[in-house]
Amino acid sequence: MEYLVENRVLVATDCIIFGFDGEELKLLLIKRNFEPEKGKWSLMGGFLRADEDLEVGAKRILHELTGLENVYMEQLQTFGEVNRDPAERTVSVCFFALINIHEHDAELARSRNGYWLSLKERPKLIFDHDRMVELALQRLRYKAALHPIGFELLPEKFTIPQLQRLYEAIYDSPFDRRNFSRKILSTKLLKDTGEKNEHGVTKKAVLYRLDQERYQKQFNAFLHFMSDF
Amino acid sequence: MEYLVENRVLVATDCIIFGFDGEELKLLLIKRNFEPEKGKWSLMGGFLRADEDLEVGAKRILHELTGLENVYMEQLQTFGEVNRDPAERTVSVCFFALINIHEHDAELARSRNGYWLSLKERPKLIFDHDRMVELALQRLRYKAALHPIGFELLPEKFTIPQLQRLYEAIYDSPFDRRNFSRKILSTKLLKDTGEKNEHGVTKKAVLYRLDQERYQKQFNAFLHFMSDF
DNA sequence: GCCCAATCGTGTCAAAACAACACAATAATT
DNA sequence: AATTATTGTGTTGTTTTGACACGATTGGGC
Repeated sequence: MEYLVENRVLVATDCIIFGFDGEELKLLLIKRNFEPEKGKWSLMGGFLRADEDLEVGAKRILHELTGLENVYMEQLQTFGEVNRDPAERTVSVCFFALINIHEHDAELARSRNGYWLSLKERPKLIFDHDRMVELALQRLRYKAALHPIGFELLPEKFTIPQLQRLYEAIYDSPFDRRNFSRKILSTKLLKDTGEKNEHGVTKKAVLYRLDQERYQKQFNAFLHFMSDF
Repeated sequence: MEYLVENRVLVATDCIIFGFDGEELKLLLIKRNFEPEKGKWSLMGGFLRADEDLEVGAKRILHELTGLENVYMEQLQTFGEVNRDPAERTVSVCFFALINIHEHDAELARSRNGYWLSLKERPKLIFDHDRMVELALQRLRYKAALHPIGFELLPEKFTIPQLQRLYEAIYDSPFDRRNFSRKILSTKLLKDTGEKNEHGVTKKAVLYRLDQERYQKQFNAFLHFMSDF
């Protein structure tokens, strides 16, 4: 059987790719050297193929720009206003990704005209991509407050002060160093590697790594946040 | 200009419609008297029209079954596995809605073969609709813990014990009556109507209504939940 | 070699939030 | 009038939070 509907539309995927350079949040954006909107900035995107699951398509598109696989990626929302793309009606399913900025294939990204730009000082993007970024940031803030998601943006070994700088970048507000440390350590998600950060210019901070076992277990344990309502 | 892609697909919308009868959570489901999967149970759905924004389409589909407008509705997620619909590739953008079960047009729903079924004891649904419901429940639990969203499922005037029964249904676990009441009242979101619930068979509970002004203000104030991370 | 400045790690303490629990008030039923 | 089910409010000890202080470590300048 077949549906008797002629309203088929293009389905695209756009990726909001977050990175952290130790100082601020960054976005991997495209300086378009192709139409439409050539010369302007946009998110990395592409069309869904006929034989491709949605998530597979999104991962393909991320891989085409970064060379990465096994990245933290989450569906954000679908944007489907009639005129969001002036060329032709296109429904865009957005994903956001958190990557370790030092692990991606920088040459590949550059060959696709990808650049890491500051989230706070990013240029205006095409179509409704600004709204997508806004929503992704909101979701990141939401999620990072309840789930141990921030680690995806850091290298394998990291210090608590580094983690704090990341959270301060995410929420754009300062935290008390002592309370932050206490709260993080109380989750028992970190394992002391015994090493210290050799890049430190003063007292060297202890390097931790994620306790993968606890991480997997606790990730969806958010319901503990509300025994009574 | 036009895109040179021939991979256009059908875009559908499916609605997960929650209701609360005072005892348990209900879903408004369709007993299909049309193909495909005639005779089986499914969510309410439909195809997106060419001239229709995504949200507009979802609201139209909800309206076709319930007669309601201005309903609490939120985009859930988009499902796009290649073979999720055996008839033809269809990408489904899911929405979930919270409605006051006593306000919808019951005759209209019945004429479309819509029935309110217990969430916990619902039948198996077609395609990937079970996964959609699972995800919607998870999202509802998530959201209701942080935002004052439960009121959407109750009548305009309601008692605190009613509200508690709702939350117990959502989280499928009992709460302490005294702590619950204290916590709800501390939000200052409820206004005492001065009336009492005349249906009570013993001591009659006080009827409250939402303080709309505070409700609008506080709805997105969740960031207060984490001054320090 | 010693002091200085910057950063890191841990500790204290009062206030607020939470969880467990007790008791009195109300209304229909007997 | 006693009984039973339910509602409203209060108490108390424990845990968590937020604000803040101090000592330890490291590299660089003198």
